[in-house]
Amino acid sequence: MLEQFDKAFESRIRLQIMSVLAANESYDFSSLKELLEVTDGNLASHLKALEKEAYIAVNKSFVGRKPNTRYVATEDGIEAFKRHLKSLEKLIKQQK
Amino acid sequence: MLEQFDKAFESRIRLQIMSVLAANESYDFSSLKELLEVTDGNLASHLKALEKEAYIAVNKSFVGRKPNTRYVATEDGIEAFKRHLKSLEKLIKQQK
DNA sequence: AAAAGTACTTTGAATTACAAAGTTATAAAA
DNA sequence: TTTTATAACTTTGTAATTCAAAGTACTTTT
Repeated sequence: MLEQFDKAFESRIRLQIMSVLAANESYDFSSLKELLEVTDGNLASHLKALEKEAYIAVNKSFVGRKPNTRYVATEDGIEAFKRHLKSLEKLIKQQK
Repeated sequence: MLEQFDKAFESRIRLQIMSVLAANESYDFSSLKELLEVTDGNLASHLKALEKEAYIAVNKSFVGRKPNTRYVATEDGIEAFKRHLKSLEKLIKQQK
């Protein structure tokens, strides 16, 4: 029982953020906010936590003249996320 | 993205406790403590959290003359746990 | 009688989560 | 041109969570 769960993903919101970024390769702040139904402050802090681990990176630009902040998962992030899911999968399989 | 993750399982330790109890139908305090490598105080509090949700139940008895506290997952607990794992599985499958 | 084991509870500190409000910068509307 | 709106935060403050460490009660072994 020495699964290596990643503390950074022990949160529904961060788990979902990574899930979205692993599947979409880039997603912007507003869309993420709508998708996850969280306040902007809350989302920002979870994003920052993942950024601190270097699991995601930020890309700021302008679309038209509006600021647009896009997030992408880093390679490290994808790897860590997959490792975490593997652990979860293993735990799930033990149930069957 | 309206997965219904269960807050009670958003913790590596509680996730593992439920995993053990779903697979073993009963497990005692000391063995659980060794398996999960946690302090007894910490384990007790996680167990209590699961008990509060009625996801596990306690069974105190004596083995020889030694007190033996066994934990079992309740039906509700198993159900909630399975639901949670389904959500996780769904999230994992989205990745593939 | 002293030491050790079981299963806790209590205490306290540190971290985390979250909502709400405030901030900065640009942009569209009146 | 003053107001209003939007994006993406940051700050503030509170509440909840986590955990180790110490303490407790009871029993058993030495």
